[in-house]
Amino acid sequence: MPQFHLESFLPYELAQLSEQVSREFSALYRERFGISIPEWRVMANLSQAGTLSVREIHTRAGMDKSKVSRAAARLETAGYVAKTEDASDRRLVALSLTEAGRGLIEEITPLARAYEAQVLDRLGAGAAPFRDGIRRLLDG
Amino acid sequence: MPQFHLESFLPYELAQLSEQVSREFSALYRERFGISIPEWRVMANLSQAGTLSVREIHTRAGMDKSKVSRAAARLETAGYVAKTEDASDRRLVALSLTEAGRGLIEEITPLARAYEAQVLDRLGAGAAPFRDGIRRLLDG
DNA sequence: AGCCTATCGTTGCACTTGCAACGATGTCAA
DNA sequence: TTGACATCGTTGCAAGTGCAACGATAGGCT
Repeated sequence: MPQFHLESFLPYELAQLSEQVSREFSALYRERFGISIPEWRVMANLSQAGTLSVREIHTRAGMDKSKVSRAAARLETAGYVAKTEDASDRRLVALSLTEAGRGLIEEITPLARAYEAQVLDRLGAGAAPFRDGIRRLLDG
Repeated sequence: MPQFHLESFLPYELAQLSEQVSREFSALYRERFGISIPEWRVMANLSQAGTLSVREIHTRAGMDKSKVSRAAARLETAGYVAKTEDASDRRLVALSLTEAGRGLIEEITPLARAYEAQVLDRLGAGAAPFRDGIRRLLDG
């Protein structure tokens, strides 16, 4: 019988953990605000940068550009994001948060911080080396 | 301007890392053997346990049971997995690897170990605490 | 035995996803 | 200026996904 110990296989563990954490966190805002994970990511990027094109979010966040485009379309319909034609390059769409969008970010931010703190608590003293490891792998 | 630092937000980092690692690893077998990530996971579980029902893989691997069912169907068509009716409980489908399936596992296993070693190398001395952190979070 | 409820695996459905192709716009050199 | 090529965001399409509902089977209670 060939054997492969999947549950101690790093890519598998990471996938399990990532899905668990994403699910737990998105549960905090999905039902309450009606936005999905890609939508939240677009908004969080905009909250940080002010104005971004679809392409910039695609690059920053590693999201497919069609994913960004559709998330932005839904967010525009929901009133959280404004889409403007870039004045100096009309191919670009300038995305930015509306007033409602900024309000939503302000509501979610404390939830996000609290959730993150709760996760880090579970790691105790291991939190620092854990985050260190993540960053080292993400850079490579 | 409300701000939220997404790139240092743990759920986001984990999602990025997990996707990167899954993508890198699946590239090693996807094209060569024509199997997807869910299919690989089903096979790896079977290689470990010998025979499992759809429900057991669903529980073990945290995969939706329809996902398991469809992966198993594709793997049966591909000749890697056999589906048998459980003798003592006819509701159950007994999944097991075929000879071809075992051969595939034997080909992928060294690739998996090599990839994992390469990732752990990037972590150096931080590898042990990193894995520790993953396991601690997965248990909770 | 007969019924009631639980559990199994599959399937229908609506939705999301990644990829490729498209029209629109920009850039640059002849 | 014109033409060739690059880049932007959107959309069509096929495939995958989670969820709920389904028929089939099992188990327990009377």
